[in-house]
Amino acid sequence: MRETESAAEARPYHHGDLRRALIDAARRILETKGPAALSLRAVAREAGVSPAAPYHHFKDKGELLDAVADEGWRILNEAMKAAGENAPSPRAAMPSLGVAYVCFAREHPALYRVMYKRSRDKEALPEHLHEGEDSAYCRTRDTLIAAGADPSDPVGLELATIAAWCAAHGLAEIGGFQQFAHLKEALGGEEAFFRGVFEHMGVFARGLND
Amino acid sequence: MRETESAAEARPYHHGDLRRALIDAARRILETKGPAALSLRAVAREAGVSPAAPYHHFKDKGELLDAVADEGWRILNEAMKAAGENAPSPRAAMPSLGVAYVCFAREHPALYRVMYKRSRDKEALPEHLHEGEDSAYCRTRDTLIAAGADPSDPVGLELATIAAWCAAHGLAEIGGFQQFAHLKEALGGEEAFFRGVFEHMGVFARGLND
DNA sequence: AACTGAATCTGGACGCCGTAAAGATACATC
DNA sequence: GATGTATCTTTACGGCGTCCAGATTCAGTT
Repeated sequence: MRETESAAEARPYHHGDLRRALIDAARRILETKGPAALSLRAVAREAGVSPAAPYHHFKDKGELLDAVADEGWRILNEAMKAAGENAPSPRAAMPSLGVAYVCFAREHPALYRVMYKRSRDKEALPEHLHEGEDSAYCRTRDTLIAAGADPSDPVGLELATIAAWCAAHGLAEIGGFQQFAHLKEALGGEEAFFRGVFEHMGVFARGLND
Repeated sequence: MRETESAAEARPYHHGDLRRALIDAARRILETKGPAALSLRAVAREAGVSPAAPYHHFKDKGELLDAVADEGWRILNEAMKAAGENAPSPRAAMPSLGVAYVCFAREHPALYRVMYKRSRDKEALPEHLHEGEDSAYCRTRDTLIAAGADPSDPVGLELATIAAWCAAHGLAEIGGFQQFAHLKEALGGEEAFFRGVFEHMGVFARGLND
């Protein structure tokens, strides 16, 4: 019955690529209003579509969040790839990877929260994190080898990679707390603070081991 | 109008200590049904009280969660205190602290999630974590000193303490993922896996530093 | 070009949620 | 015993995730 779709509104009944539009709308909401405002209805509203429309593209809200999270992991992957390749030396690659990880999390805090919320709900990281040379996990492992880890001890190598991941994730979640504002100021910025924590991971590790 | 409160039900109109009962009910729900089921209404239901009753004891849902989280931090504090005091030597105290931290998180995953969800929402850890000799943060710092950290470098000491906290929190959140089930099996249990990750934090740290 | 079936979107409904306001009930103090 | 205050209930509102029936459009056949 919409006879005069002459005006600029011109929303056709079929959207074209609503799935894509929904993911974009979700990311827009995440960045502007934060994770608490990310309701399925709000996403549909933002995309200019009825509250039930998303159900033709996602089984439920969780599946939409999975799609959003997946983009987050992809972006993180690329940030770490760039950090690893741009490192001045293989030696310097490891801290660069860590800082890139934490900076991604601090630059996209809402997205990062969605990524880990979904992972915790499923009690598993996305599979593709561990697959392929370019995956963040494998890059971390290979960088550890390049930095001197023993490649002939697969279990130890995996444990060290997990340790690195734990340190980065922990710092990503904790680094934003107000309690550490004075340190960021004293060290001259957030990134310097992150680097400082990573550098002092050795003090902690020595306290653990010998 | 309740003329015959003879029966065993006998719920008086005034509860007595509803605040306490609500916190307990919340923790019961957390342990049995998980964080997703923790609605204010469900808590009120579990405590046998109307949906609006909690508002006489907590400003909103967040304040109730804060109270629950606070109990969590207290329990964690005690677990770490016990771990620190029962350590066979000052040297062994550090890994014991870490394992105690992670084990607490894995034994009370829902509670742990509430604790950090509230902290992230407020972008700050609870203040009392940093106050007093018995606080978890100070205990970690002092244990680091006992394990050989330089006490005359306050910034470095703080960074190392944060590093330790990051490692523990990261492992607490990541350690439950299915991807690592094979490692737990290979190493003979979850606690051994945790210990293994902590021990290999040094490999990661060496990769970072020299 | 008209018909048909499948894909997509709307509108409305259900039960749950957090929260607020107004009224009922019990306690405390005088 | 009366009165004020703290506590609890009832009712209500808007928002949420999700389902269902119907409207609309698209794609393929003839």
